[in-house]
Amino acid sequence: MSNDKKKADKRELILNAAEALFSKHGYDGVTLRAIAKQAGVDVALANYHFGPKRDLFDAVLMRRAQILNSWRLAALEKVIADASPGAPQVHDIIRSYFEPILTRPHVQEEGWKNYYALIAYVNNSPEWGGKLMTQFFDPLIDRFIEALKLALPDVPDKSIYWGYHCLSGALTLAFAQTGRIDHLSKGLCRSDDLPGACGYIVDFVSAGFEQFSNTADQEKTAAL
Amino acid sequence: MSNDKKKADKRELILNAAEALFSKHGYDGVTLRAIAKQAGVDVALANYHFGPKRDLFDAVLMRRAQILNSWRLAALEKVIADASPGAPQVHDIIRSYFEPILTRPHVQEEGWKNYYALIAYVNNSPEWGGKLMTQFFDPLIDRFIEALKLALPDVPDKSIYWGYHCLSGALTLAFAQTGRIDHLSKGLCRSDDLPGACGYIVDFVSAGFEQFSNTADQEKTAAL
DNA sequence: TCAGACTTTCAACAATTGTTGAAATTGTAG
DNA sequence: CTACAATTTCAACAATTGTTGAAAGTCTGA
Repeated sequence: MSNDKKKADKRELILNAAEALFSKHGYDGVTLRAIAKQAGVDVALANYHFGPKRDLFDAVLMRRAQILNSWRLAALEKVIADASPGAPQVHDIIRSYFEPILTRPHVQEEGWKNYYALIAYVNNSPEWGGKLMTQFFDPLIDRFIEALKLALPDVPDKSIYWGYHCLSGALTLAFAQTGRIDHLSKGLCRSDDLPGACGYIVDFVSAGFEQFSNTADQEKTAAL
Repeated sequence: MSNDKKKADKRELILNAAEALFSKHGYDGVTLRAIAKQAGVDVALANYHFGPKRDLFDAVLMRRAQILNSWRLAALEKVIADASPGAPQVHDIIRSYFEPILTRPHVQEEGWKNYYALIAYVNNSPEWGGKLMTQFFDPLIDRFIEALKLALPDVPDKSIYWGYHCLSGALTLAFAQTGRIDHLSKGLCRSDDLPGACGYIVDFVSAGFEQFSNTADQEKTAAL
């Protein structure tokens, strides 16, 4: 085995352990010793590879952000291209937002589940939410909202943005997989069944956006 | 000043400080010394009044849960009673869910804002989300979902529960007030303007639920 | 094989953590 | 005023925190 390969292995062991623990207990709820123990390496090794604790946290976040964005961007661009030169359908845009992250086979992997829960933690944290999410996902979101405006030309921007807020909240809570819906529904729904949830969320969110268009139409009609 | 009154004052100073800090940095991100410093009391006093750190956290959560639930339950029961013996409207049910917590004057108070952010933290945390939210809010939620089933008799339970999931996610993210929507919308929307957001969220969520009814109708029609 | 670079381990550090018991202070009832 | 109870302060505790420097080990290329 090459030296580079071994180094990469230890690095990934640490990243995986950190990902799993950070996602469950948050940044401050995890010690470097707990990460090292779960990874089966010495405490000092995490510092050697990643520097201070905060940099390790960022490294965990970074690792999967790129690939996640590329999947979603590809799906979105395809929807836009297929509809061109016309405007894309709201339902298709929403599907392109959720399906690449909720229905692909990778969501069954423990690593990705942990990563999603970590995203939920970051997105809802006042401390990190504003800055970190912006850093990782803004370019994609901007493009996505642009497409929505194209599909809903009569809807005011403010409605679009609050609609996105609702969408983002629904996705974030799905990412968290807290098991709460399992309890509320008495086992009928399972919060770790992301592929099963996807259809419901897509339909719900699509209708939420399209409703803004009805409201805008009514205001227009009333003004005549 | 009576002894009881003074004791209550110190207790509330500690609770307020703990609420503010827990909501911003999470449970593990806050030290008892930080809380004591912000409250202007000695470190040992928190332990004297509330016992171990975890009990102080619970006390913070408890303090406003009762009053919050009473507001929401009253609004919901009024909607149900007004519609009786018929079924209540979806839009009215959703309004009764959001308006008591988003449009009352109390949302401008710093204390309530912090409490809401704390709820967001708890609801999205895999560690606390399942158990604590259940403990505090389940009776209300069950009654609320019951009303929704009444208003949407043709919609399968599974759809109702995933719809509630979307609703809860939207509310949770609004509670978090991370400032992210401010940035995305370039200042058009402000995440701390809960009263302003309420109408958009209510319309969005109501349409999301009613759409399930359309789907159910279509399936029924197709089956004829 | 051997020098040199990279990786990993070990032991220890200063600082900080939640918690506690005793002392000091304050408030209250007789 | 006095005795007693509740509150608050002070100092200290054992345990744990992130981080570091030196030593030991491992691998690579000549």
